[in-house]
Amino acid sequence: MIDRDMTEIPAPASAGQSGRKPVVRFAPSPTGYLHIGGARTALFNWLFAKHSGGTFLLRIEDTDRERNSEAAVAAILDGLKWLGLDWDGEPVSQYARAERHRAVADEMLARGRAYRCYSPPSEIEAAREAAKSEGRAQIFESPWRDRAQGEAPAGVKPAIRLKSPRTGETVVTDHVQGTVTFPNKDLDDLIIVRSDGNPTYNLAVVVDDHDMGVTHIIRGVDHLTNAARQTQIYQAMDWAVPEFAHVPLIHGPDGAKLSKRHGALGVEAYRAMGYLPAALRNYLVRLGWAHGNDEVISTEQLVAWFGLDGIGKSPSRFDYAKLTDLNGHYIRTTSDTELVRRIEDILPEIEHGAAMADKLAAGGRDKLIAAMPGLKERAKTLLELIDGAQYLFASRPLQLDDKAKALLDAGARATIAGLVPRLEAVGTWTAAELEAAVRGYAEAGNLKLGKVAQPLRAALTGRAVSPPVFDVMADIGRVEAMARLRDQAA
RNA sequence: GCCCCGUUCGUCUAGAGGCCUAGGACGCUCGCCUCUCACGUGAGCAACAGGGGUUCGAAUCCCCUACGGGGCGCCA
Repeated sequence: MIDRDMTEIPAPASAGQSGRKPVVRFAPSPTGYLHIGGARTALFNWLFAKHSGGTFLLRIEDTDRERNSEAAVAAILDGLKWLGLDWDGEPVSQYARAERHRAVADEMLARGRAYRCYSPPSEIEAAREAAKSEGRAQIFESPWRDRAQGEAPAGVKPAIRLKSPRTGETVVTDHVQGTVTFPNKDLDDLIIVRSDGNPTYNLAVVVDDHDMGVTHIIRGVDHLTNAARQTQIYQAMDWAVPEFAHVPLIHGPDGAKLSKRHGALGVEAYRAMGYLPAALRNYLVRLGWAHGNDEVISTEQLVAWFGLDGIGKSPSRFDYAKLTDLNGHYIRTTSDTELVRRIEDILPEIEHGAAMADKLAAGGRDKLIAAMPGLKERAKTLLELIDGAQYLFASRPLQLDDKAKALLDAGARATIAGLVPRLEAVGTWTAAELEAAVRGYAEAGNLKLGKVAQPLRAALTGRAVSPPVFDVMADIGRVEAMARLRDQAA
């Protein structure tokens, strides 16, 4: 009878509707790095908070002591910082609040909304197996639910279970999933405190979210069923149920679930691949959220536009091609000095980064900045940017790649040889003067500009692709340019 | 097995009964621009999972099927 009534009591006025500023949180478990799905969840929470002038809190779900590591926590915080998702206050350790969680469990016991269960795990396992083989729902019905505590066997440490309603239904009103109804008969009495006295996840989450004043819970759909169980805990404590938004998951490129060995890289991996945080933010938010046909959306615009109603219900796949395209856009629109800073930031974590760092420190930094306008136009990642800049720092004699070698045949070398005197005669070593000189040479020899420019490019950069050759010459300077040309002349 | 959720171009999506001969973006193909590549730009290929309803009218509402995903822990 009590159970029935409980389901009919309208949910307490939702905290999110009380007019207070929203409070959201991102609550990762420290089992590894900040993976891409978690990053998007954090992004959604952050955007929601920024949009509404609310608060974005961080809580580390470290109640499982066997799966906890300080390194993992550090990696997650690092990832969030790099992504630009700043949180309010200090991160909360869930484990540190275990006393409070136990106190709440005790109160539920006192209220008759929880009970001690003495069934050993083996018994529970057997019951589940039986249910499975008989094709029934695998829920465990503890014999201790209605048994007098006096019957407790001596020497057995009990777990504490929620006395959840047996009839009726639990309704989760979700901003993304809509109204989802769970028959209570399908939800068993979940354990809220383990027999060793440690609170379990579902209890801890509810207590913490309540104590932290969380008004909106935005997380992955894999928590949808938990939302129902957690709702029952809120109701057992007569606490206001927060608003929910369960966002669909991100799958790998092949549609399979994103797992750690299957594309679910930590955000630091994307950093090392040369992606910009702004680009990753833009890409990630579009995975599941849309604002009409807008694609390239600045973070400011995102904050202004973001809302839970823009989130779709179906899962999406991670697509590097689109991320990379977006990244190229952000690279082109980022300032030259900022790009050089970004490059310096990732040098320590990439191959040959140390050598590059030495070159930059030895005066190469200014050269890099000067060449950046031509470089960033043709790079989609910082790695490509670094690769494209190699001609600035290469030492003579230049290593020629295959295409450059093919370009520098006998005729081409003769062309360069013929050009050398003209270039020596150039007054001021600027791209404009150089272009005039080369064009004059081409016209005099009745050659198409490309016939001269390509050999030049090959001799100057060792490659068939580079920024405009005249800029290249200006970038590396008169002495170095002439030396490289003489190396390949005739 | 049981409970939930989903399904629009290859991918991300717009679309909330007529505005849809279904739009945008990435990718791809073919051009233009051009000293290369890239940028930019023009054109093209390409989708409402299938079947039943409801309605004057359905990508949009309902039902069934198929497929996909999530959950079913003294994990989080």
